[in-house]
Amino acid sequence: MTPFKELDPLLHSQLRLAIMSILISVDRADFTYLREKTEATAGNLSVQIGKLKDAGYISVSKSFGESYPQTMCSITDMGRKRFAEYVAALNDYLKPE
Amino acid sequence: MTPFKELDPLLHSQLRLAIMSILISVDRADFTYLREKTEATAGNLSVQIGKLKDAGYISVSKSFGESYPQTMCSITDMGRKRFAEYVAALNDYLKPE
DNA sequence: ATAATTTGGTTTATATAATAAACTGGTTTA
DNA sequence: TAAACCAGTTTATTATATAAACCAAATTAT
Repeated sequence: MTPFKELDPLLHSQLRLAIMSILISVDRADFTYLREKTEATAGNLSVQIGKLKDAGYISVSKSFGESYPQTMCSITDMGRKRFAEYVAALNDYLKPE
Repeated sequence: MTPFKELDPLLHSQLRLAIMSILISVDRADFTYLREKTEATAGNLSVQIGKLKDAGYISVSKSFGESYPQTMCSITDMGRKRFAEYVAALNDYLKPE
C-alpha cells in the first residue's frame, strides 16, 4: 500500500511539464520552438520558463540571434533528476495496486 | 512527434488524482478512509469529492452509519474512462520520443 | 520615407484553483 | 453537563495558470 508521494508542484503543471518533456529529449530548444510544440501563448510560456529557470530546473541564455533576440533553454542535471522523481512519484497514482 | 494532448484539468490535481487512484482499486471507500489514505484535510477532501461528483466521475451516497454520517464514494464508468484517457495522455509527457 | 505588420519576447491583470480556517450538528466521554 | 470528538460543509485566503496588453526592434508594404 504505497502512500501517495508529494507531486512536485513545479512539474505538476501541464505547460511546465511539456517544456521539461521537450527539453529532456532535445537537450536545447529556443523560445519559438517551445512555443510551436506546446502551442502555448508567448506570455504563458515566458512565465513558465521563468519559473523553471528560477528553480534551477532549466538554464536559459538570452542572446541576439540573426536579427531577433533568442532565448535558448536546456535542462539541467537537477531538472533531469526532478523530472525522473516526478515520474516515479506519479506512477503510484497511475498504477494503484 | 506526438503533440501534447490536453490533460483533463479535473484529474490533473494531486488530491483528485489520489482519490481516483484509490477508487479505481477499491471500488468504494468512505470519507474517513479517503482522508487517511490521502492525508488531506477534511475541507479539501470535501471540496474535491464534490467536484469529482459534479463531473460525474464518482458517485457519492450519504447515509447514517453506526452513529455518525457516512459518505460513500465509488468510481463511475465515466470516471474510469476519463482516468484511462488521462493516463494515456500523460504518457506522452513522461516518455518523450 | 514612413506607416503597418511581424517577431520575440515581458509585464500586468484576471479568472480559477487548491488549501486552510472556521463552523455545524450530532456523539461520546469525563 | 460541559468538554472533547467525529464527520463533514462552508467560507475565506492564497497561489497558480492563463490571457491580455504592452514593448522594442526588424521587416514588409505603399
